Amino acid sequence: MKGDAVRGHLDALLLAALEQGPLHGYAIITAVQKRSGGVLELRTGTMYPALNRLERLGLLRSDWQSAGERRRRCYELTDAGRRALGEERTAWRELTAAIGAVLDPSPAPGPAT
Amino acid sequence: MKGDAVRGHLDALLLAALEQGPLHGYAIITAVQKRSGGVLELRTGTMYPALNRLERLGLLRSDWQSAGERRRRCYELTDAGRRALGEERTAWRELTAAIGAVLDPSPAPGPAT
DNA sequence: ACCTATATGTTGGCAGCCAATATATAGGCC
DNA sequence: GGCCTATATATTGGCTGCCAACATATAGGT
Repeated sequence: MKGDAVRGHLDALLLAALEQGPLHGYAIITAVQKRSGGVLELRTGTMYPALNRLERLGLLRSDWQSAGERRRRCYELTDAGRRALGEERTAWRELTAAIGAVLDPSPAPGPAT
Repeated sequence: MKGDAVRGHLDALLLAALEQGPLHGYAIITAVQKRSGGVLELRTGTMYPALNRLERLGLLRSDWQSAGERRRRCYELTDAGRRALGEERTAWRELTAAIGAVLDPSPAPGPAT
């Protein structure tokens, strides 16, 4: 997969990864990788700042889990995050429909043919 | 549609627009706009340099039509351009499948259930 | 002692798109 | 004649958002 593949859809991927329940950053990377069949690999330099940004926007909340184990920052969706995910899904469907229609145009139905 | 919507897929759109036959730049803009249901609007500052680049890469060839009419630069696909379009289509399907799988994960089928 | 996996982050760079601007012809309208 | 819009092509400068590289730390295997 060429670079910049997820450009413009990173937020959607992160929000979707957290939909089924809280995860920490490293687990998000592996979850996205697994769900995409190994195609999508989030970079730490891309993801961590993005998670921070989404938290500042109120779409995620995080808490540190340091007990016994290694320290982990666990993220979960807020209500606003769930709404944002819905909007991201809609935008994604619109975009794929639009680009798909250009890439594979359905033959224009002629009048009475 | 938010900005940068076509990011990373501009070449695919241009090649696809030229698949059914030669067009000049302005006609490509209107064709893409129409095919996408008005969603995608190519900017001149984006498209013309891209067309130039694709021609330098040997994926398009162009000729000026200045007879009588306004001058127009008409582009058409080369054989390499047709092959590139096929590759762009494949890449697009892979990308949409991968992102789609993350956005709308199908429930993992348990063994023998 | 060393490597790998786990885990989180920062910094600098740059590709690729956009807005704004420039130019030119043709046709309609007042 | 003067103005606006559509047609038609092109360049410039700027910014967004991702990436590679680096930095740090613990735990477990060999």
